Amino acid sequence: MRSKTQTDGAARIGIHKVASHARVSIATVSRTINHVPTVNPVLAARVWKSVAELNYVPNTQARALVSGKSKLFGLIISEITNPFFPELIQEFERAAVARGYEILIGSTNYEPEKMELCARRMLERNVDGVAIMTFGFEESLLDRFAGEDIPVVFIDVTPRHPRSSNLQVDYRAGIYEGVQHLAVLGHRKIGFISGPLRLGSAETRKLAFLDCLRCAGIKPQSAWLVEGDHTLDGGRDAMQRILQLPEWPTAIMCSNDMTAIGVQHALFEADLKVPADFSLIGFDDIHLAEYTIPPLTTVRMSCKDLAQGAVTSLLANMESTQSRFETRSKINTRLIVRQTTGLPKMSSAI
Amino acid sequence: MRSKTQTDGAARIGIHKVASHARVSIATVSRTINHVPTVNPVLAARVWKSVAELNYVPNTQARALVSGKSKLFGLIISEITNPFFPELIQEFERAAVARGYEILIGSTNYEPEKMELCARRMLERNVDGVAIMTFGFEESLLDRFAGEDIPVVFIDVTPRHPRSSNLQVDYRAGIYEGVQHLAVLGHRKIGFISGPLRLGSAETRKLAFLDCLRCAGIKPQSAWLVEGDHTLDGGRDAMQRILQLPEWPTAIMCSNDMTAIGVQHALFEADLKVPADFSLIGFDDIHLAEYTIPPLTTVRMSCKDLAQGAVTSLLANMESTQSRFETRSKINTRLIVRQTTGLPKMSSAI
DNA sequence: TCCTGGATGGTAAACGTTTTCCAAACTATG
DNA sequence: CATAGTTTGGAAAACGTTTACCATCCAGGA
Repeated sequence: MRSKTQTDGAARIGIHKVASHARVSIATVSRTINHVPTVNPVLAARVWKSVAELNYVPNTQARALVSGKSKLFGLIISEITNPFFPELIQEFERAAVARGYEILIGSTNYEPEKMELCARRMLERNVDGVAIMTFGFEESLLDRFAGEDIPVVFIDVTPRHPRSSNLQVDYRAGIYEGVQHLAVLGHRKIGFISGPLRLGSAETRKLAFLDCLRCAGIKPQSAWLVEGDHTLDGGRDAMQRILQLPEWPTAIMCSNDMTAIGVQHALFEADLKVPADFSLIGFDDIHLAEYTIPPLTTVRMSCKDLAQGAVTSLLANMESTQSRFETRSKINTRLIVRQTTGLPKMSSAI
Repeated sequence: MRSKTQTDGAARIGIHKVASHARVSIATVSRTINHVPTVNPVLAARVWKSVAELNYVPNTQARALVSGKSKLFGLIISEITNPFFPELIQEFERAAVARGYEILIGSTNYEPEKMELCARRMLERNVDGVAIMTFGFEESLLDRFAGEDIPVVFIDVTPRHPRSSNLQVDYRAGIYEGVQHLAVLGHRKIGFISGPLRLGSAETRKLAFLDCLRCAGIKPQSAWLVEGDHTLDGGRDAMQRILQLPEWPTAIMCSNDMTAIGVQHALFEADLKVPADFSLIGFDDIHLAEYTIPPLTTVRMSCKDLAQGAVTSLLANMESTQSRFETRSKINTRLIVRQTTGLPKMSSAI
């Protein structure tokens, strides 16, 4: 109970005060601000006037408590420090806020225990849905949400759970364009720096690359397939490892743009030039890709489509009373040619 | 009211069920999970066991409603797309979550109306405190929060409001080091690309630069003081404007790193070399600064200090019963020399 | 043995909404 | 003019907690 008369300066005003100020009942105020059509326009006007005068702001927690809907979406990402995710967050937030939802962000930093913590945080706050945009997959996590009947949306993975949907990214199309582009330029020795392979999507990208290579009639060299971790440092380290190999590829494709930027840096340190010594292709097309030196040729994956797709399927899954499976939508990718690709270096050309 | 028996698979279990499962009263459960010391250890053990078995998760909204504390901090930033802010968010989140707080992010994108919207969102969610890390200042915003007696923390600006504190960044120290560094190399013609000047902090940085220039005995040239907007595009455009000038500076300082990366790009497009043709210094020292080509010399401002300082003073301000003013703390800056600075170009040297 | 007091558990009110159900008032029809 | 039907407003319950207050129980002192 609150002590005495609550001497705090501005005790938060509630629907109650608005009602008495507008000389109507509490119910009328509630109906007015929720736009129930049957309210008498005269009373409604009085209510809105009082709302404005008293600077009334509805208390979302009380609302959530009674309605059972928190109007909150969880957004779980890998790493907020990778510019791809802020771009994704921005679009996700835009889509969510437009529909009256707030968003709760959790970054896993690729650590399973942080993932668990994120899930718990979201459960406590009673999120109405969760978008797992981490390009990886934690079975345990999913169970928690499924147990509470909370809609979940994933990228790539197709879990067999109620109220979950997934966004299918067509990695192959963009990667195929990239490989073709390199092949046309004359490259036959193409390396690939993947993301952390325990991430399902990273594996998928690598497999798509391998497949595209085969389509182009190129035999993949396992030494040129190195695992990175989708960070700047990881890209740099991976490239340094490649540079220690007895034979070098003439072109490198990367699992994301941050990796590619790391590669550019490793090449800079080794006094090698892009695209003269190495051609380079990234993935994601973050805004920064246009600003690297030289500007990065990369495969664009629209994070706007991703974000909007996620919000849309979350919403759809909430509305449907019955638990349904697999609301799939496809996300396209395509090559954006800039200046990190060119003819292969003579000494290494076929 | 809920319909009939709520046929939803797993109706959220509450403290009530835990109580009956552990054969104690709900009060005992509440006290146990809130670690009230007077609970009989035997009962406490039973409670914890039930909590684990039933997978009970407390409902934060109900908690918030009765306690009046939402355990939620608002974090208002300019633009999530600028990598400085994700780094800040990461630190802020870390500090907040460690203390049991959740964070609500709002980006203003420099638009006043979005600022207003953010404030309203935070008010609705009943945040316990707001960190305005937007390096700008909106009087109206502040009033809203002050009216509800919500603690606020700012950067730089020193508003005269109850329950607000501010973090004072010592821009001058780092900028001074930067100017000295350039002066020692022989630069006398130094330009500055500022942030949007209606942002208080951007103005402050520019003033600090001007002051440092004077200390180094250099007369500022107003043509070389151009306004950017703290984005990549803004930096590029600003540099392009400078390149159209009849006389060029030999070095450029930027109000943030994104601007500097934009400048590098403009220079690349104009086939000018850094640092051969222009020396360049950024500000912030985002992680990416180490990875530009060539790596960017920049002034480091610790966003960890910033974030932790913000959380700490928010917390301090909440605990103090009386409204108090000005919990100041100082944030240091210092120059990190990398490879974008060198001797001035001969033709322009003094 | 009885009473007092300290510990500890239980009951119920309160937080600020939404929403169901009912009552009242008005409209239209016979 | 009366009655049925249709709006529209109001009272009260419910959401899941915390916590003030009260009841109970046990130990120790008189």
